[in-house]
Amino acid sequence: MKIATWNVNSIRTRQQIVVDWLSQNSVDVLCLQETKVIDQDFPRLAFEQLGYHLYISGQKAYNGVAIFSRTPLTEVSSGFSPILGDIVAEFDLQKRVITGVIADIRVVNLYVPNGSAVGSEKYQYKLAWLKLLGEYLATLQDKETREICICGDFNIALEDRDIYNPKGKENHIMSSPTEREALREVLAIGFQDVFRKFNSETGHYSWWDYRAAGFVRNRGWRIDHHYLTQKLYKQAINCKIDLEPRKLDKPSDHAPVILEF
Amino acid sequence: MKIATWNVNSIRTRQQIVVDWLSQNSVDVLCLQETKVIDQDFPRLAFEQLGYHLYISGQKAYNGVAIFSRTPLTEVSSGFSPILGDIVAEFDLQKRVITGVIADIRVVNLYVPNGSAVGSEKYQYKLAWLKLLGEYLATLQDKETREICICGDFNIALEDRDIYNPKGKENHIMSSPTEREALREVLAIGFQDVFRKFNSETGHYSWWDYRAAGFVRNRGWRIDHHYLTQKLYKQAINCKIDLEPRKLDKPSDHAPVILEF
DNA sequence: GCTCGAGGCG
DNA sequence: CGCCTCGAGC
Repeated sequence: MKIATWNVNSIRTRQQIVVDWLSQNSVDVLCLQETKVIDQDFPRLAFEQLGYHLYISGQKAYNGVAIFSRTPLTEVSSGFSPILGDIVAEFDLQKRVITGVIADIRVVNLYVPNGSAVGSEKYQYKLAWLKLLGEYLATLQDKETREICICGDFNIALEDRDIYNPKGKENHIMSSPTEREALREVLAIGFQDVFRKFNSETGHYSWWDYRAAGFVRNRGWRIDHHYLTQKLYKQAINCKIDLEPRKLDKPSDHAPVILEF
Repeated sequence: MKIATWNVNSIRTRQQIVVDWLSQNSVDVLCLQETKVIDQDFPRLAFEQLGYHLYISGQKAYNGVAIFSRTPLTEVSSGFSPILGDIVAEFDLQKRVITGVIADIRVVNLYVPNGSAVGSEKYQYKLAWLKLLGEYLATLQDKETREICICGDFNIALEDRDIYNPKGKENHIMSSPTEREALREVLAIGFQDVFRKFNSETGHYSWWDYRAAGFVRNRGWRIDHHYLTQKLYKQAINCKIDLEPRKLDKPSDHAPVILEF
């Protein structure tokens, strides 16, 4: 089974690139972030014709997540409130969470807030959102005994080896100590970074800024992850970043990451 | 000799379409309208590599005219004021006129104001502009004895046979009596519509609205013209509208019109 | 419908 | 640098 995650930075703009990629990469599940489209305008047809079932949660202009699956998912929900209750409904105005069950594995697809700049209001929102994510995952673990795969764009590089040039990035968004610690706390309830099961080197990234020729100079960040519960982590046989679609004309700024188990 | 006119609705967006068309249609002169780009950003290289000399007069976002010529032009100028003097400089803020001489023929490339709606302020501007055009051409005829080819997007269908469904269009922009009369007055000083030398039928158009599937239903307007002085008119051997580029993906809303003499 | 800014976002 | 929205222009 292959589960991929890919921030596509607009599914309408990237439709052909994603169709072509799916045609050549037979993943069972594809988790998308930054679809940037309301549900009624999502370009479903091309993906359904490839044999995928689509589960989408979008909004206008920003954010938006989707799961494509070769077999139907069960127990699909989007946002925090189906799990945590209506008290957190405010956090669901931004479409950043969608989940479903396949082969008795719960897949949680996330688009973590970027946070803009350390100390900003958006940064505070990111930290609050991560705290809620922790409660969301803990609640899921209480409710269900299934293995869980959380994946998506975390907008956090947990370790210095996940950044092209970590020196002086202590106060940089996506690598500041406070947000790293906030994510570590989430993961501490039982999730492991499966990419690092197979690869401990630096120089492997999943996002490169469009500006300043980030990609050709490999000035990237590894911010797109799969975190797995213990049994699933043990079953994993591969996790790799596919650089090819990032080389195309008009690419997303992110590359897809593929987990295999 | 072939002289073509084409409103491209952004030369940057249409660059490849125009390059491909020029590669397959060996015109000597191509007059472009609505280039929509300042001179320093005009994509010169691709056209120069095809062997053309470029003469351009553009502005940001709107209007803009250009002449491409296989042999260098002489006596090139843009706007009304080089001919009519600085009193009319205000009318040259919009880049709608460029002219040059090839083979002892003066080619005048025009982008006549659209006029928006009959009676509007923009309609008054269109009428004032046409009056000035008449003075401009009369002055040219006084100064020079050359034959003249004026061509471009006139934003006027002079006769009912130039419109797909003329009934009820008496108060429509591009076919109202007042603007038609204004253009007739300009032409009365000695210009003839060369397309009508070869074709007197209706159903031949050069512009179709992007909306409401105008092209596939052939709901068009013939608003792109070549008007010639007498000797040149007699020498003309063909004038035709090339529908092919309008059929392509992401086309201009106008088709090119090719005069041969 | 399809262009072009301008301004927000990252 | 490349998304998005929005309004204007045609």
